[in-house]
Amino acid sequence: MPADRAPTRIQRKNRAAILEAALDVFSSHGFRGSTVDQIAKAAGLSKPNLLYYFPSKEAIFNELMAGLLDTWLDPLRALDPEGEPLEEILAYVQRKLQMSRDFPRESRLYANEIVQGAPRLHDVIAADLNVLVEEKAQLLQGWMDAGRINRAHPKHLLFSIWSLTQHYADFDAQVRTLMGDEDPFDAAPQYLETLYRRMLTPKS
Amino acid sequence: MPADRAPTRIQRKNRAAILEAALDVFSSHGFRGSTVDQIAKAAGLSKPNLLYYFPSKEAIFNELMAGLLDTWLDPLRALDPEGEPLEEILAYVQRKLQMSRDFPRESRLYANEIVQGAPRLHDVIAADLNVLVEEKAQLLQGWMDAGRINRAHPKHLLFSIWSLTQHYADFDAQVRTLMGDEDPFDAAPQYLETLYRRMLTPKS
DNA sequence: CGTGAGTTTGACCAGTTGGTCAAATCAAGG
DNA sequence: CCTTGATTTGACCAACTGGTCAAACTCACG
Repeated sequence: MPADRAPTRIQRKNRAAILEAALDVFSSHGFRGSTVDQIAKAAGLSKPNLLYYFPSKEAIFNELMAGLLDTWLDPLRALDPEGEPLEEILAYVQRKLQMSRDFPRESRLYANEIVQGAPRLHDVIAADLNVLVEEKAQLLQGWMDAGRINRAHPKHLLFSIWSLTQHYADFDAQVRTLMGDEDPFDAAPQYLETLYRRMLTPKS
Repeated sequence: MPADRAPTRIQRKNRAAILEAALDVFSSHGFRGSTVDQIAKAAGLSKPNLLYYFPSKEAIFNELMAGLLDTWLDPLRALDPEGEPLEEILAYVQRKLQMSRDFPRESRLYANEIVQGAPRLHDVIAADLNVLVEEKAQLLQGWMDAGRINRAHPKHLLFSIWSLTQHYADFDAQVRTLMGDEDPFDAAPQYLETLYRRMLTPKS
């Protein structure tokens, strides 16, 4: 294992290559379905060499997950109590949709984990995520009470945003097959904007 | 392996037990993450005994998938060109939501497969599902052209229905953690009805 | 160019896994 | 109750997998 000192050039390069390869492999085969050998080969290293940089397969996975969750929740954190409610929500939807397009592997990695019961994530969800969701649900409820957007169950509203946006990353294989030549991300922004605008615009 | 004759009482019972157990195990660990031993134990059989009824792990999985897909698409097939458009769509949404509540394992099994790129399902999706979706997208487009529901990209409309309803099964672990005591399925039907009603009800 | 820390590798190990097989056990009809 | 086919099992195997280790190699730096 590399010493506790500042990482050398080689260390930085190889650790980055491993995490990049691991994201690729884990996101398309799940934790259990991925082998250390696969990841090593994808990173251009031998298995023992990879294990020189990370103590175990699980350590790679955990580091990947830790890094992921933070960026994953940034768009929600950015929901601004001071902004115009409908525009804030629509912007959140679009930001989330962009993440599905630009970081589909991250989305699938997360999906893989949750679908299988979130065995390695349960604590994080119950703690950090729960607090954030509770806060933002309050915010949405406040906007609704003030008549600035239509009423709807705030948490279900958040779920629907996650669901609709991440669907384009998580079910990419299905969506693309059914869309043929058309790029799903051409019409998706418009579709989701229309959906949430119609749903939330308060009756004049 | 059982002969090609009519299945005995024991054969019927054990094959059913195996498929039931396999649904449980596959849906919560994925194909690669499940072991034959796990399935056998869950079915109350020894591993060699299980392999007396199915030639391989993959054979179990395939039989499960084949049976699944048909029932999975039934609600969409039931979308009736003769019915009242908005009510037809709302009924479809509710039927799909009920399936997520009553058959979450089936939903997760399917999700697991698609998230990982649908390696074993690509052909089926490209063939059967594609035809059905093409047909129903036409139907929706017709309703929009006739001004009976609001305009929206028909395929994205279908994707959104799948996404929103299956989310409650596939992301159950996350949804339940964030909802606390409240059963997600209490408010979900109302939420989705409101969403699609607001979105699709034509401006008078 | 020498040297010591950092890096890489082939050989290896123990546990797991999908699957086989011959022998043992069971069930049902004659 | 006895025979025959259906069912079950313990022992076993080969391939794979996560991980170890000592030896070899490389590289930066004095």
